[in-house]
Amino acid sequence: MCALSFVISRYLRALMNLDIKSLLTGEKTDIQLTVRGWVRTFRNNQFIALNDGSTNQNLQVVVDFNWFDDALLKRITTSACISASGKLVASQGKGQQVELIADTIEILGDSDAEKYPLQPKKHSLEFLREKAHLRFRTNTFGSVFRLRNALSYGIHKFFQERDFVYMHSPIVSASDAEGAGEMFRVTTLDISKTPKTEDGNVDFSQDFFGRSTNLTVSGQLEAELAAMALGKVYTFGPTFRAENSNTTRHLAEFWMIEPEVAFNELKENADLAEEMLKYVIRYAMEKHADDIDFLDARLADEEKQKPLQERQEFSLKEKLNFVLDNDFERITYTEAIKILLDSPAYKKKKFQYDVKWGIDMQSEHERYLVEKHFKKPVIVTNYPKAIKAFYMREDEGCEPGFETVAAMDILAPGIGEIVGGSQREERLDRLEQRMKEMHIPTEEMFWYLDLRRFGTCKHAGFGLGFERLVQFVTGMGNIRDVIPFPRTPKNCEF
RNA sequence: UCCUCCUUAGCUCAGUUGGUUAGAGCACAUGACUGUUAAUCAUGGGGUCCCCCGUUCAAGUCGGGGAGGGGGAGCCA
Repeated sequence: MCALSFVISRYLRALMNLDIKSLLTGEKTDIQLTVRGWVRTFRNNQFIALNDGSTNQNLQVVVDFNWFDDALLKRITTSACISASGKLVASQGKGQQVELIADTIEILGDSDAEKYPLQPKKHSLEFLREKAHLRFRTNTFGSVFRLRNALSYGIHKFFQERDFVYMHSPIVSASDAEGAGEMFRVTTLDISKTPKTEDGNVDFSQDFFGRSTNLTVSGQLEAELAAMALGKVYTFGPTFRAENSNTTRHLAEFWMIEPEVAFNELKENADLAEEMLKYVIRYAMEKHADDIDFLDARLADEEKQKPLQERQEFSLKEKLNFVLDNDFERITYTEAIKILLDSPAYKKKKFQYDVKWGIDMQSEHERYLVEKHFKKPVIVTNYPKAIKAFYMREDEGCEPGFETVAAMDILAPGIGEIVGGSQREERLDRLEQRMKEMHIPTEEMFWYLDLRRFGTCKHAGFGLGFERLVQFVTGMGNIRDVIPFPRTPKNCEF
């Protein structure tokens, strides 16, 4: 008897575990089952639009109000969590293939309709940002976060299929020499009365780690160490920058993917980045075609509100397909500058900032190259040495005054820099000299230099800003809308 | 950090040259209806007009300061 009930309960659970996405295919009908989810709307005292997060499509649960207690029906409010059991049948109505004729409904979690802040209508993204704990329950954020997940998995899948080793780089870092930006201090000292050294500075020898520590701004240097033994590695973890950046493209806490490959040179590095981007975009689009469709329509709707000249040339889907179907444009920095100097925009003095060889290109320049000139992702390589990081490999045979390094940035339409990478300087003497020039303490970085002392080799890698990738794929304009709980200057709610 | 715009009901927004009791749609409540698709119809409740100071007989409206938010720039991924 016990065994029988066990088998029955297993069978029932198998039925119960069907999510709404799979039920809506219409492959299974005339079966008895239970669904659980959150009420989106309750129309006509008769039709519940039930959502369980598996898709933006709702399952229509049909209620015969003559059979149910009025008190129960009153509790079926927007965002209430319910369990509904009944028979899944072909729908009599037009809007959906199947519907569930409810025998029993259980309220799992009430939702006071008067107090619940979200309505079955379009809300502004700004408003939802202030309700970040509830915005998962909207179609837009449902789609965004399912796609974020698919992109995340797609990245692991891409690297794992190519036998890369996933490496966890440290979150707490003692190095403040990475030069990637302002850092958040990590300390257990009582900040209201910090211990002081004789010369009046904070005595970090009494701190938890016995030295000054910060949150990581990059896992790259550590990834290089691993790549020099494991060959192909990647990191994928949180990254922290204490810059006072208030833009649609910056977060104080974000996730970054940093592959590092021994023996790779600049071109192979660019190949890897392009292949990876195409792979993960394709994966996410195939996995969640319906979410892409939803966001595509959403964006098209939003574009309609804008004046003609401000509208995007491509829809979201057109943009993504275009990226998949075409090679990224590859140009050197020197060529990019030449294009800018020859451009009508430059000749008509449309640029706010001047263009000449040696400048760090401004947003307006990058946008011109990507959005006006090439109209697709562009890989710009071989930047001037003077504007790039110390660890980038100096190019051979440069004209004096025009020294470049083996750097590469991938610029994406609408987002700007999505990938930044380089071939690393593997020659000890060159690296030491460069660090001295840039006042980077070589003693503290002994471990990084040791790599060049003991079996050095050419290697290359890049950093991909994960949220910028999610922005690109979802078409979301503000980076705060592609991470569940954004951390930005003056904002650490939730 | 700089430039710029915004802040009026739970949400989205209107509010004229400063003038009586600040409006609409949606949401919510009550009722009607019952195969709806953000259901519909009727009725109703709901306001620190972001805050402070000032000008004025009179401020949602004008001036100054502040706070919060959006967009752009810089820095970057």
